[in-house]
Amino acid sequence: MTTAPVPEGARTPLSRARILAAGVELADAQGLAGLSMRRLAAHLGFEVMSLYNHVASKQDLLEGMLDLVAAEVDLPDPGTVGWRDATRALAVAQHAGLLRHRWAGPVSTDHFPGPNRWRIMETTLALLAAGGFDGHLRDLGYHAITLHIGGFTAQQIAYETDGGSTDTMYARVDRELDAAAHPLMADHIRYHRDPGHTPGERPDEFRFVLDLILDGLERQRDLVDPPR
Amino acid sequence: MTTAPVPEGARTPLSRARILAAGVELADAQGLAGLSMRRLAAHLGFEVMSLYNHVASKQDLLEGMLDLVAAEVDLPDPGTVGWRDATRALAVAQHAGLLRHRWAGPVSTDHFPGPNRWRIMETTLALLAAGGFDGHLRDLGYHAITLHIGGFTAQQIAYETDGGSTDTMYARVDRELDAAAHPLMADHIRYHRDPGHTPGERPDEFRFVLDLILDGLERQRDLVDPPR
DNA sequence: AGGTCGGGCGTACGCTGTACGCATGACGAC
DNA sequence: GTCGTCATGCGTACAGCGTACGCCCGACCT
Repeated sequence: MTTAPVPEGARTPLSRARILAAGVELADAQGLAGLSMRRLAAHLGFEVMSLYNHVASKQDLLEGMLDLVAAEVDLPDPGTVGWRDATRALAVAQHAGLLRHRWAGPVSTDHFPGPNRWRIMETTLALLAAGGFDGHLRDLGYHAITLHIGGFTAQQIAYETDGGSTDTMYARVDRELDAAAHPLMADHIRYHRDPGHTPGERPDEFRFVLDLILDGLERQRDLVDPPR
Repeated sequence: MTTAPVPEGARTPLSRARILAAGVELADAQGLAGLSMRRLAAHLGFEVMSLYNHVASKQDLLEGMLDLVAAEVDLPDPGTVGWRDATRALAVAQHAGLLRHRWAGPVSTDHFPGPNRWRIMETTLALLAAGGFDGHLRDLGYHAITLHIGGFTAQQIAYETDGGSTDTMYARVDRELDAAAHPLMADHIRYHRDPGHTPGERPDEFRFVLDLILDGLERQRDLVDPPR
């Protein structure tokens, strides 16, 4: 068993896992725009091209990072709770993950899923199946739910950051939105500004719309296939 | 009235409007990645830096393009139809616009709205108000509807193009998705592949989920404020 | 005729992703 | 031991990006 003679300034060697983790860390901290291959390499204490021994391309890097994030999402124990509670829990877990890693939403829409994401999708469908949803309605329900998760979170994040800080976003609203011509919109934005609804602290609203969707789906299901 | 002596190879002069229109055209044809300031300038027969006399930055360009797209959306005549039909029509018009200009969805989530987009938002809220939605529920309904429009369309587009063509997307699914471990997902994708549901040709599905949302909202409204 | 101004453009800078090829060191075969 | 193989780290280089800066020229006003 020959151990490598560690040179001074020893660095733990590169590996795909280490690179992906560092990528997530960097993107969390600096945003997606702050994640360049060079910066990532520097962050790890290596040179750019060394990364390419473990990662095929930046696209590959992002896909890997995305699946790492997907791995953080707890899957509900099947059977211990009803399909509705389980679906809600899974949705809330994904919502939280997207808020923890704000870059993930936009990236996920145009990158291919990895194993962990497939697993989440399959679980969502399985829960719907357990809830008695079949065929077309299951497909529709799947879309409605996943769209709500991704879309709600995206909107929530968009309201907070306009490429800059919250301040610049609201400052622009004050400057540019003609409140006289758009009274309802001005009011709606007031609702967003309300400290009682500061960003990230309204799982209630996320859940409210989710329940709205689940209610609608159940009603459709019972319409096609009346209970009892 | 001195008319400019037109030199040979006369070009119609640059203007913000012309640049924005060309930008939309180029992005429609080549995708967002194909739209660079250099390419846009070349497309117009000018040099890059000339664009900056009419456009402050690429961000400004994109915001302008976005509002041009928003201007294409027909606003419903208030009062001629009920709030529900009007809301549905407005949503469908936006959906169509996002499909016509596939780059617009992603861009709109992180660029500031211009006048035409404000107008659409205000109209949406006004329709909800006409439908008897107030306060919190109006805010929630607004989100549910706009999220459906943006999210549904984004998902629809994502299924069609994975940075490449539809073929490569489905080819990767065939290669990478473990159909045995994920039977429901494989089935769901079969549903997407079904020629009866080829992309862009299922306003039905879009409308179905939209109605699901509108139903849910009306029910909530009547719960708070029973009719008659 | 002179002054001012705005649009077009040439150059240049710092940044990006990544192709290519070289250097080094670990390891198995002989 | 010594050699061949192979993986990993890295230096250089290239094409492309957004855009700051400053020059030039023609149109217009006085």
